[in-house]
Amino acid sequence: MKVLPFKIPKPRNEALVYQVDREEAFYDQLHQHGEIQISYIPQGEGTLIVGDSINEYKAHDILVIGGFVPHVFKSDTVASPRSEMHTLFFDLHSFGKDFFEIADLSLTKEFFKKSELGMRVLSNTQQIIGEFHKLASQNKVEQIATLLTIISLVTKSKTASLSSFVYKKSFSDDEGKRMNNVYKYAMEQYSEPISLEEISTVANMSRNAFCRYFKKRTNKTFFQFLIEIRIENACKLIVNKPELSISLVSEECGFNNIANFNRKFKELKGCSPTQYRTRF
DNA sequence: GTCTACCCAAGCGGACGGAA
DNA sequence: TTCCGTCCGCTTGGGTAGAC
Repeated sequence: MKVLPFKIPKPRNEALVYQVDREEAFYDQLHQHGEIQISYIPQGEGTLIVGDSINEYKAHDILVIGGFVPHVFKSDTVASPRSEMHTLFFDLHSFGKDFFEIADLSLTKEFFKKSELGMRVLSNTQQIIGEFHKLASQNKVEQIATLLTIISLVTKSKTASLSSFVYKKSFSDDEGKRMNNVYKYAMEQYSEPISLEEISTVANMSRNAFCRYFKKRTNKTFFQFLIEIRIENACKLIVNKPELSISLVSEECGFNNIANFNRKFKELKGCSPTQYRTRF
């Protein structure tokens, strides 16, 4: 399993890896690996970046992240002091080159197609969670059978994409580190003004080279990305802290100007911040 | 306190060239 | 061939003013 910018050792003779992570926070570096990841999160919440998109994750989510899709979990340790994730890692060729090509498994094509952008499972979640609970006490053969059951359930479930664009080319080590630095800086400093000069210095590039570099890998400009992070955090504050006025929320999320906040909020969420608060 | 319209500076991206 | 720097014109983000 090659993961950037770090590597997780995986025994070469294991086709399927079942892993349980119990930490204060999930690993918070941007990374990608060849294996498809199906994860169940019993505990924890925070922000998940997959490809070009910023998503929220919370306890009881079931997420599928395709092979080589860059992603990073940013745990909210205030909202949830403990994080736990149960994950199955495997790839298309784990059980032989043509295993998923046989006619009896044709239904799984849809699963692999959707996994390319990542997905959140919206229905049949209790059944899938039930299958995850069996994994810990199972041997390898039983775990492979459970994996097929989970894939079948996910295929029949309603799902929502976690991203709209994924950079098809695998990141090199240097690219992984550079993009990780940029993502990390944006996630940590979103509440402060960030200039192009500043972020291009983080990426160790000129301003224009950075613009091109970022757009090519995420299909959006750095400032579109930054605004999405700010608006996602604003949504959390609007819902979780009703005592904060909209103008304070905009300040907390890095908008110096409420006019601009309102405009960007409406563009991304389809309603004004006040309407959003009323709705939720 | 919230939202919209307008305007200007900052940001973006195409074209081109140099380096590896 | 790919990546990155520079130039330059167009686009967009963010600030101000004002209405509700």
